[in-house]
Amino acid sequence: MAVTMNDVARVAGVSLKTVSNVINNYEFIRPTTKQRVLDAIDELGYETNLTARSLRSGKTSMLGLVLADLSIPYYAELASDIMKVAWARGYRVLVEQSGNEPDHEKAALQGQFRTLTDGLLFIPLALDAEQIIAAAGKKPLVLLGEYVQDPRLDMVLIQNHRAAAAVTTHLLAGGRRRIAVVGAHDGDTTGSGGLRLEGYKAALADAGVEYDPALVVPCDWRRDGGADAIARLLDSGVEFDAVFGLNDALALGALHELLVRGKKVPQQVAVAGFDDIDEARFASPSLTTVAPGRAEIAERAVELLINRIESKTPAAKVQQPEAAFELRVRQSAP
Amino acid sequence: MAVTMNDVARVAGVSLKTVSNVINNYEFIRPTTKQRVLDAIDELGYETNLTARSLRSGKTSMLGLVLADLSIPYYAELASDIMKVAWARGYRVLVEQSGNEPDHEKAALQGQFRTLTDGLLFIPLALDAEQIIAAAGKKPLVLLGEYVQDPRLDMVLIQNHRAAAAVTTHLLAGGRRRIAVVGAHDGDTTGSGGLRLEGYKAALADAGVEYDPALVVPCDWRRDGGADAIARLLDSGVEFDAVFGLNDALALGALHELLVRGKKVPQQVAVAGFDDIDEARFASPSLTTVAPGRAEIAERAVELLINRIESKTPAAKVQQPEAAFELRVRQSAP
DNA sequence: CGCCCCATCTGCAACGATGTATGCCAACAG
DNA sequence: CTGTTGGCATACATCGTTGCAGATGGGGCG
Repeated sequence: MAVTMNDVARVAGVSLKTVSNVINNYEFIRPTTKQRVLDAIDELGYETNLTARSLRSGKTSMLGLVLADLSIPYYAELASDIMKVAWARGYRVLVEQSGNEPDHEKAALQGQFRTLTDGLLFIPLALDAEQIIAAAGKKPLVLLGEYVQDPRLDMVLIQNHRAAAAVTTHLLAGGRRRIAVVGAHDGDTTGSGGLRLEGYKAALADAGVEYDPALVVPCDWRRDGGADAIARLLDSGVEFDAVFGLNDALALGALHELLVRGKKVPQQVAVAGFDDIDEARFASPSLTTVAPGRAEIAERAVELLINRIESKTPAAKVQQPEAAFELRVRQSAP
Repeated sequence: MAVTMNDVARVAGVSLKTVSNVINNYEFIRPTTKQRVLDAIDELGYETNLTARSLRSGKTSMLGLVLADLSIPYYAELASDIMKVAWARGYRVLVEQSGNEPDHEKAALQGQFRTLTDGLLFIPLALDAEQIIAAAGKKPLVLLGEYVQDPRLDMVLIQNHRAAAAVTTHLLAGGRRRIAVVGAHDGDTTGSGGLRLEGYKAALADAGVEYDPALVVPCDWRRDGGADAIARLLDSGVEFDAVFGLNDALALGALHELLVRGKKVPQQVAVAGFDDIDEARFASPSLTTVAPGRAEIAERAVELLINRIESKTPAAKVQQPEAAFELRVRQSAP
């Protein structure tokens, strides 16, 4: 049987409520009384029952975080940052893996899961804005990334368009003219893939280079997806002198496949990615990529969510802060 | 205000307890009554309050998972697996990052955090068995890995010794005789590092190759640690024709540094790691390593913990299942 | 000297669910 | 016609905590 406030109260010779007051740092307690209570707590090894506290107070001090899968480095690193920021603000994080499936995402938005958290950080991949709004309950919700964009939802934005343009411009500056894009469908304009593709196109246009749909190869945003895509591209005979992987994982998969096929990187083909995961720095050759401001995203998202949770007037205007990005030039595309 | 069972009961025209019975699939309920309740639930959008349920039932259906940091791929991948297994068994996972600090680890073992979980999965890095036993409360606890070994504690074992020996034997079979070990101190015999080092020594002895302490380089178990270590080793002038990184991250860091320094891998120096993280397969050259049976570890650990939690007689004998390992030969050490 | 104030402490009710004990009624046996 | 059985539903107490509304009692002030 666990030790309760009642036990502490009995040992300290005060009322249960006084114990509660000590624990919650109520102002008007005689120092001697306070000490007696603290001693009793120590003696009995009392631990506040957070479940009971939550029930009574209506707050769980937990944030939900829904993402596709922790085995994907970008999400893992982001989750790590988010947990640290949340921890510093007195919140824990309950992670839910959606596996990129609409049903899971919907379940995470609605389900009982929500009753365990005060608010939700959500990286949507499968649902669109309408579905999210329809499924979301009344608790605070902050979206991450830019897969979904909608003026009605709080979210932290990544500068997909501008950052992708910056990468492309860098590749063009290196003299590349046939830049393959791996990870999008020709014609995509929404979602992270579409927005990054648009940035790529804009940079090409700026430089007066013609856009060739044959250079756009769709694939899963994973290492093996990138490898497959490059294999297909090479087999198809389309010429290219650079690869822009729409995230680092697939850029690294592409890089791997290029090397396997005997291409020299960056001499014959330059490679660039997006995300700046830790691994990018240690790839061989190291990967040129763009850092979307992960730490800042984590910081802003948690802060925004906690402000919503703790605000007395949650009806404030929708907020959509934007994280700063930074190009990281490395060996794969100097 | 949230919808409660009371509201549902009022709308359905039954007692609160009947609603509870419907939700918990109590056997003897007239189908018509049940339907009325379910309709009311639907109409009101009722969600069971898990906090209240936990308080009353004393179970939270959450498992704690304490690890160093999610940004380390091995932990992230393991966490992902654990969450999937736990989810399938009806449990959620609350992750806590210890940052490899003793105080954090201790706090995670004791703190209020424990009141939120039914049991704990713990990957100890900083605490030893005594400290763990002293700090652990009464709730079920299962350790992962082999940093700590003790007959009094439930844990899932990794075959550090045998797996490390297998890697070493493989390198020896490839004709290497000067195999540097990165990530341990000469003389370590405990913890993952020590056990793997012992396996390395045993394999050398089996092959009749002399052990040279100068080849053992300590470093942090991260990419940059491995890179630093190799830099130091090269600068020191010690000759070596292979590197055994005691985990993949540092093996990849080492690989990176070798390539930067112009060494040909595997022609001049072979490289092998330990963990088989996803990244190993896509490194260039791809990394030879040993898979410690991550999926099996996750499976066994969760199962063991849940059995302890749900068992009526938790005093059963200490269990220490061992996961099977597998050597994965790739380009870096063919 | 009496009254009010305020620091300090207390008791009760409630958060939303579940376990236990029990009530009620129909059907059936004796 | 009474007693028993068993399906079905209910009331009440309870989990451990916090919010609210007092209760207490010593000191300052008129």
